[in-house]
Amino acid sequence: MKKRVNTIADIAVIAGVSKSTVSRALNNSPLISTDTRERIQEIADHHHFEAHKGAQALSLNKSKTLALISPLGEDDENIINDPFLTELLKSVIKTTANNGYDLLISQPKIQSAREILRYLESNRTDGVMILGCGINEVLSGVAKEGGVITAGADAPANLCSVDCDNKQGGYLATEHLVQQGCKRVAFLGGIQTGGETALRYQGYLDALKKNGIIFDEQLVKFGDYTGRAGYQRVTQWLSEGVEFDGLFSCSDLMAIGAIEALRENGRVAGKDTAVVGFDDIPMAEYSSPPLTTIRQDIERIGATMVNSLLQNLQNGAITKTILPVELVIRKSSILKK
Amino acid sequence: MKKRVNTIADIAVIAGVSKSTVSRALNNSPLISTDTRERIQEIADHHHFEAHKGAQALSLNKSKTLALISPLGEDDENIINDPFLTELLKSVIKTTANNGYDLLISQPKIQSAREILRYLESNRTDGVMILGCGINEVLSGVAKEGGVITAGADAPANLCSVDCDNKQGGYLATEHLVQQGCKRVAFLGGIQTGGETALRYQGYLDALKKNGIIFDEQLVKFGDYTGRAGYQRVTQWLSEGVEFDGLFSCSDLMAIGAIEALRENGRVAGKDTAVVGFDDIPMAEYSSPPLTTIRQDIERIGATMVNSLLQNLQNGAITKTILPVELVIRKSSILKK
DNA sequence: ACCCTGTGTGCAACCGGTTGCATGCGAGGT
DNA sequence: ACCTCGCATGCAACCGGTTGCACACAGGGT
Repeated sequence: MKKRVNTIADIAVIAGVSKSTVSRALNNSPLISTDTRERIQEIADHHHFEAHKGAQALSLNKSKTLALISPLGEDDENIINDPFLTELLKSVIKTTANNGYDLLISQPKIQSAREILRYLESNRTDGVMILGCGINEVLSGVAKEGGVITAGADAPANLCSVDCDNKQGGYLATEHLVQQGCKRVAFLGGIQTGGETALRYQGYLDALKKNGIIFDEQLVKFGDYTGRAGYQRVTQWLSEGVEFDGLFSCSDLMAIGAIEALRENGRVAGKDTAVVGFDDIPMAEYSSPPLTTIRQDIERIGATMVNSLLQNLQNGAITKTILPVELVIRKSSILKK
Repeated sequence: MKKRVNTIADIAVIAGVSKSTVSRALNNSPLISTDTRERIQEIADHHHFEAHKGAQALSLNKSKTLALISPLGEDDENIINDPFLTELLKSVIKTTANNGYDLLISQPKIQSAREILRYLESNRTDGVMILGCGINEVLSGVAKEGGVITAGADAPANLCSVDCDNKQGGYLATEHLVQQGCKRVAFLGGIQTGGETALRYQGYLDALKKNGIIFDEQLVKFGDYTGRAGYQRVTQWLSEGVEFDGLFSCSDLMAIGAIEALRENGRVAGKDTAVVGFDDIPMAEYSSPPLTTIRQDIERIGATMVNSLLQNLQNGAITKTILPVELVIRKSSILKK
């Protein structure tokens, strides 16, 4: 009914002022008198006026949009495991919106520098957040030019980055298992090339060493963070006849899959085998048995990503954040003799 | 190093032609001779040229972007349960990208018509996809003006919509439980006001009736699709002394939480209590015990949403799609006498 | 030689905002 | 009465694409 009012020019006519005045009024410029400003804002409001974002982007050379890129692995599987991704996304969306930005999301098959640059060079987005592992030299080159990229794991020096303390997580999990009385602790990693897994593995090794437990490479396998992978790897171990009484899994999802595999082979997590996961996804508390895990503060990771990126856009600051992790003990890691 | 080439005007100079020619060449206009076109494309490619999206949006009055809106409930909880959301997202992202569109995502606290219109009226996006329940008369008004909105559940007549066959799902799940020998089948719904839950409940009632089982309203509770909700509701039932030997849960996550609650009370799903979930999230197969569930083809739902919306943008067509569901039988729903 | 047609390119306006600079106007100082 | 200054507003250029229309030029038909 009031389709007529689409541009600031329309409002200018109604208010009997010029385009510039309307523009300034809507942007709360102090140049405009309070009277005029309020009158114009009221008119705009009344007509449900919304500024054309494309025009603004063109004029300001800013899109007020950030992109989140989370690559897909083999089989179109999420490399970042599902519930972790939703939690993170929730927090990223919220923080982004609170800062007046929109969020674009993309899941390229492989993340190439080109893919990422496209968003920036087309002024499609002001900044890009990259999740997951695929960060390589190409990307570090990218960052040098744009200076506007944030990453998740093992980032090149010239990129902002946020991550939890993976090494400490691996250490805490493993030490806890040893303290429960485990003599042979298996390590189930995520994507082998990923930085997180490498760090957690390091923590695992440290804890073994410190507690005088000898390392056995038979006890190390890698998956892709999914429940299926956990199930399959444990099934393999069991069919190979590999002995273990403790398991540290690099994701809760894999841990849950692992527990099911144990069960099918007549073993019980939280009784004859102690299991610790990683992430503390919401379901960890309600799985059977409730899962001991390393908690990451996912919300804080998301918020920090956005904030660091916005800072970087403002002043070029490069921030590297490592957030603490916490061991959450539930029933899955108990050994009953 | 080659920051010089940012606009089509720059390319025009290099190629010794006019802006218009460059624009047409890059858009594969047949007006341009093959020679010129290829030469220009090569130059653009070589300089990593990317067109300014804001300028294009302004000029074409099209943003080539779709928005996905998934509201948050109480406690900032995802109303659509986590793994379901990631699966859907994956498919939506993919289909959107395949059609040359970008995807914007947003999680408003409550979805109001205003919130949604903002995206459209600012030309921020060409279309909006709405997930979840909050679709009311306001939105149907919205659609009348814009004609560009797709929804998930109980949509007004003037909106495109996609959903699985919820009623049939409820029916299949309940009938299966009855066939397993259950005499008292509990119903654990999702958000009570949501259309999906109402339909699944209808299917539940139909199946009871058809099989001559009397309905007991004590056996009906509602949650918010999360594992926590499943756990709490079942704990309530048990502490209230309500008897049941079968449970149909409107999400897999709630089912998993429910199973854990049973276990803590000395009962075993897949033995003394039969449990059926809904969704068939990836983890259903690897939980303990593996979960019998109603499978939705999530990927297809996502793809259909995008395609219907794009159709609608092209020709205003209003499509209503209901996709089939399938009962997937695993161990959780077996009753051993 | 003349016109006609079609092909390939350029000109300039336009999309809807933002902003540097100019201008008009009233109040205050001498 | 005149000059100055500052506040509120308008003018017009600009951001970087797209596109209707005009035009130049070559080749073919009479």
